[in-house]
Amino acid sequence: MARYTKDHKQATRQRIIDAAGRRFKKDGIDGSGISTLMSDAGLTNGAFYAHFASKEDLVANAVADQLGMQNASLETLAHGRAGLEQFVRAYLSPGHRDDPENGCPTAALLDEIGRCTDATKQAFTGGMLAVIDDIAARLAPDNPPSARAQALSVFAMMVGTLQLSRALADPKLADDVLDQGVHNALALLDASPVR
Amino acid sequence: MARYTKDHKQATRQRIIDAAGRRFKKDGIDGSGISTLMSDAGLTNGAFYAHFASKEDLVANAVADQLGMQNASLETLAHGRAGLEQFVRAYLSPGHRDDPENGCPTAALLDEIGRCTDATKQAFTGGMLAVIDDIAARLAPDNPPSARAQALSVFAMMVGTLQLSRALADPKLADDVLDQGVHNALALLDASPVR
DNA sequence: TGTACATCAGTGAACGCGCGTTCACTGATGTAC
DNA sequence: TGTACATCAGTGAACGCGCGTTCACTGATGTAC
Repeated sequence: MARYTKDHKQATRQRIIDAAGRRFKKDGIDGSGISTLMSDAGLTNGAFYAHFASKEDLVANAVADQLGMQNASLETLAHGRAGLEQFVRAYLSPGHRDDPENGCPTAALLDEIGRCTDATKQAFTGGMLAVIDDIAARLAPDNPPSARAQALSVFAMMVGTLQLSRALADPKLADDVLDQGVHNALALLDASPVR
Repeated sequence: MARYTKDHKQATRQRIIDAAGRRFKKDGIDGSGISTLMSDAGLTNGAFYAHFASKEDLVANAVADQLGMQNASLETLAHGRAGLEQFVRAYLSPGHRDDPENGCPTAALLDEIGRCTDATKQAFTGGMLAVIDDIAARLAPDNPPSARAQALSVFAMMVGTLQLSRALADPKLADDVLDQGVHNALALLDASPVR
């Protein structure tokens, strides 16, 4: 019999994963140390290895968790294309650009994920496919797989646009990039699927 | 009178900047230490601060240099739209995806640049505008500024697509993303400019 | 032409610090009787 | 009901290491005479 409530430890683990997801998006993966991550979760560094085998283990879990949450929030949008337009406009907004900590994990971490271990890339791939499938189902309700490649490409464009807007030092230019991104993303959504 | 040839030190500085650009693209900015960077350039760590005020100073210079080289290579392509299509196909190729060290600095470093100092963001902005202006001039030779926002958005899509392809653990899916990216990038180039 | 000198790019050891990771210990908890 | 005990999530100090940065020094160079 456990001395603590059955899911006490699991709840703590989830708290670490959530805090880490936010911290990674804010400071990058390489830029976030274990002590900081644990302190964010209200714990001390020593407890870390009772929950995870290594930092990379946490990274893979945090990436999967972040994408899972993004997917869950996608499902709360309006059905069909109206929901997609909502998504595009919120994604390519100054508010999202200026708050990476609470934003899309892909936009915040994509090039770092490309340099991570295969376990992390697999976590990313699985979560990404769920997001893409949601978009594809809205694009082609009768045959979602036919729209998967199109959905992936539109999402890639949104990610690149948000990152670009974050990296530009000229605020007007950064805003223009978002506006043009909304326009072109919506145009791509309306284009007929190919191949 | 200088004891060494007039531009000896400047040549060494350039060698460090070039080596750093490649190393950053391979291992990330946070993932590359001064000792490694100097060793790449055939020097020892101590010489670093005779050339740069800080690591961030080098980062800003390396980012500017990388974008300058990318811009120079853009200018070697065929004139007009034919050159653009060459660019898109080479950019969204498995060869480019699998060799970030020699590839596009934006795709390799964009989310990290978004977390850098303003000096680095300014270096990035300047270099990026030159690349965008080249693309815009090919899109609308009579009035390049009218195509600037469109060029920026197409480029953002290419960047996001390449990063995504690098982060996916499924090779077939990663290749599909590139193919779809080529298709959609070319379609966006042919769309008429907006706004 | 040959030797002594001034220059300065580059060396390599060292600084304090934070990294990822380990571990002996603490102390709050629920159990046993 | 009250006390002794076993459990184990979490603590916090320590490990070796590499980080960004500093600095006293070296030694190859071109200059001066």
